[in-house]
Amino acid sequence: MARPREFDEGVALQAAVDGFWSQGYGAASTRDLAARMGLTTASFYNAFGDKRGLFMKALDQYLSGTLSQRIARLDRLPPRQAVSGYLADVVERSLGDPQRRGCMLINAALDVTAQDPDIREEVAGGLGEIRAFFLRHLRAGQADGTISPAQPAEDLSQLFLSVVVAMRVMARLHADRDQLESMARPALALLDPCEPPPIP
Amino acid sequence: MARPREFDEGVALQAAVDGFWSQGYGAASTRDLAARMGLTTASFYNAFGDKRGLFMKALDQYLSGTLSQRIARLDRLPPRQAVSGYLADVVERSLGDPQRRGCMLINAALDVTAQDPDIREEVAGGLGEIRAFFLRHLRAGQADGTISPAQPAEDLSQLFLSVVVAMRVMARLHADRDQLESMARPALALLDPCEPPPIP
DNA sequence: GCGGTTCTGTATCGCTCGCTCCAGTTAAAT
DNA sequence: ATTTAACTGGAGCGAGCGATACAGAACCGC
Repeated sequence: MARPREFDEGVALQAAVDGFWSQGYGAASTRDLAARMGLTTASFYNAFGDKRGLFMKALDQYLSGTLSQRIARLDRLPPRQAVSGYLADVVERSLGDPQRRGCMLINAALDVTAQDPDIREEVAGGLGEIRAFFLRHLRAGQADGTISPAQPAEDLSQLFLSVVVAMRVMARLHADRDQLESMARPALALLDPCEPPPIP
Repeated sequence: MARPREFDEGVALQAAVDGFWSQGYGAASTRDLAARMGLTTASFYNAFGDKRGLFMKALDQYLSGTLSQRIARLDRLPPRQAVSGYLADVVERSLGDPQRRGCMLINAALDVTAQDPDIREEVAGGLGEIRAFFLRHLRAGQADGTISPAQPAEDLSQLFLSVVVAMRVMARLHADRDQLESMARPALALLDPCEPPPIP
């Protein structure tokens, strides 16, 4: 019916994700983003509406890509390994990124965008997925006896979400491996059936 | 020697803290800030140098004011109450702020300012103070037997810092009391000497 | 091949940004 | 009373912002 696009929307959107991820919403200018995406200003606005619309699509892409893939991969492990594997994954990804960009979702939570109700809901939904992942496996582990039932799974899932959030924040401040892992250790200790205090 | 200031630097600085706190570094314009502070542009730059300089002074003010006061107040409690009191305090402050601004220090950690090494160091230092508070009281509690020695105090202090950070992030997303408190519960459970699993 | 529709490229628009400049004012020091 | 240094008020700098306008190019259905 008309002239087709000369660019791949998915590829362009991933470039937008990278732009927002490393610079944040406010600091990423439309010119910068369009250049990263290989688009002219006209194509940029034609295809994605405006900056806010692009950000929401980029957030979608991040959630359905990076995040969902990680969850799907870990979902195939036994409950306990899934939980500890998620934390280990966050540590490795945090330390592996030389730019220390943290997590786009959590960066967005503290960005000015958080004052936008739609974006805030999407961010909260993304964090909800992470919590649901933990909750699912904590319940399964408590059911099959590999995880201590001393604490309610609901509370534990919130604690593990806390650790993930805090790891991502600390990662942006260039925390080292030891700092990140020492956050995870006591949380994981809660999964073990309790041991008697050590006898000297 | 010359004409004195017509404004109080401390009052103006506190207004700057409020401005940066609720809008973030990037979104707070110098015009906005100057207006909040009751200064003209000239006085603004005359007294505080530039925007970055003002932000660092505002961060200092926040650390030596809001944060240090809280720590000093809680330092006078017994170790265990100090630890749980800090968390309770964060919950109340988070829920009590209708704007849900979270914590200026932690907001700054994810702001673009985190790419500025000086600011990053100051933020990391502020979080270090929080961690040191927890570490101090956890050690004291383990020494006097009111806190379980099952986990190293270093690790526990990092976990409590995690909970604080995550609470502040979740607070910006309008989390409710139950969400915030369910983060704290399992962390506080780690302080108890372990109980045998419940017998049905 | 031709009409119709959507693309692309470029040149802006109006606005706000951080910051500077300077004439005019004020008050302590002499 | 005069000097002098710092402060005040406000106009305005260049740059960058998000977004738009419009001409021409490219492609599909006919």
